[in-house]
Amino acid sequence: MSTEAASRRGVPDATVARLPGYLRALTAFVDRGITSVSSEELATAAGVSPAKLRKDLSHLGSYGVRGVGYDVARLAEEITDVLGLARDWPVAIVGMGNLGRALAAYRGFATRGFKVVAVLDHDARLVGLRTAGHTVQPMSALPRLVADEGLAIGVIATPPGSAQLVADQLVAAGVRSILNFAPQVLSVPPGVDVRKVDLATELQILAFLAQQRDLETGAEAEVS
Amino acid sequence: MSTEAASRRGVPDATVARLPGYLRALTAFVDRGITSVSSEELATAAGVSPAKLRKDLSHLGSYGVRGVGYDVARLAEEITDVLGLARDWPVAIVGMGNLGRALAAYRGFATRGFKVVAVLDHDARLVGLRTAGHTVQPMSALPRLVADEGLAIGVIATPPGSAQLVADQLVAAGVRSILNFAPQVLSVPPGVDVRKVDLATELQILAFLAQQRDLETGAEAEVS
DNA sequence: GTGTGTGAAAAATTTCACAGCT
DNA sequence: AGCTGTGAAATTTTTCACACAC
Repeated sequence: MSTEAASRRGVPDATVARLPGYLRALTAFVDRGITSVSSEELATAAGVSPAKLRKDLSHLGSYGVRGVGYDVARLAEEITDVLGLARDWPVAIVGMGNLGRALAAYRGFATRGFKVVAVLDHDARLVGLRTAGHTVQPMSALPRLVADEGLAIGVIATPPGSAQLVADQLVAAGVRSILNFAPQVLSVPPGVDVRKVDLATELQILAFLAQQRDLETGAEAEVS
Repeated sequence: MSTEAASRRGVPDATVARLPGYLRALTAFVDRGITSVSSEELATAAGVSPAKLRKDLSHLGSYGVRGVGYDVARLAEEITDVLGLARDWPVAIVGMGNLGRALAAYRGFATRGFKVVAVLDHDARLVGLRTAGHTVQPMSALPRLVADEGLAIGVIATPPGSAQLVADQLVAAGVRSILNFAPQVLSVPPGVDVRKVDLATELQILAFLAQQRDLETGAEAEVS
């Protein structure tokens, strides 16, 4: 229980969203044998401004030393604590299409605080097959996974048409954190967190920015 | 050139980030044969508040009718225009690992304004293989793809160690929009847009929220 | 009557700039 | 002397509430 400041309410959402990036940068410093960094170095590595970094870290408490910088290992541990990554979170991936299989094979889970405890699919023809070290299980396995494995996070990698049903089944089984890769708005009861990853949305934002660049290049009537 | 208001500078970033969601919801309404929606209906379908939706749309101009609502087809067309999706954007996917192959096989591109014109890999042993209807090309093909196919957007699906090199090669070839799936901060010259999709970050944010829920449930000392 | 469009208020986030600790 | 931590200012985003067009 060394997390006094960390357990306080009131870390802004925008800050929380950046903490994983800081943690990744810190881990890279650890790997390179660097034990101390300034806010400027860490900010550069994480792709943010130094002022933003310092403000973000100030919400966790004071873990730097004025005139010196931050102890890499200590700050990494603190952020790990704040994010709740001191323990591993059991994850299940639902939907064994192309994306689901790619996610199941992804190596990055283990090193970052997550453990894939099961892969599932609604389609009976896929149940029993093996992918990336896992045997595909039916949706009916969910309650047992929650009870026995402590399953806490569900990843939805199904076609959009099945996403809501899968979300309902996850929630019914007791899962309260969902990462949704399907391009579909999910409705879930209060107390359940959903985050969305959407390829098409990101591409469309890039298209908007690209078009804006083109328009600006084409039209030279600007107030300096 | 019917986009007067649309071509104006000053659509807020937060609004741009939500436009793809509105477009998707509108497309779903079109498919269901619905020709008119209120801000409340559209907001619900897109997962935002009605006030936010109306404010967002007000930045594009007035495309609703007071007392009635929005013409689904007209609004969809307007957002399509604003986002620059009236034409197809040529996309290349770099990195034919699990994720790259899954992305190459993804059906959602075509229907949303994008066209995969090539898949590439740095590894000579993969070049020439066929995946999802494409022949894997070497990185040296980039300049020709930009010149001949109008390649505008690069998707990086490589391991983190190769991501910066790939980004450099994309930029050198003239690509100015990059979608990065590798957990690696990219440094690019001004005028190049990078957006990041990061599985681990999203999971870590979910972990934070889940832990916070657990802490709040455990500790009953609250000011109502 | 109904539901949009929008000023104004509120809230959240970012940036600034410097006091204060080492 | 150097770099963090932080109030205060600036900016962005969200929410409110109602005038106004149909």
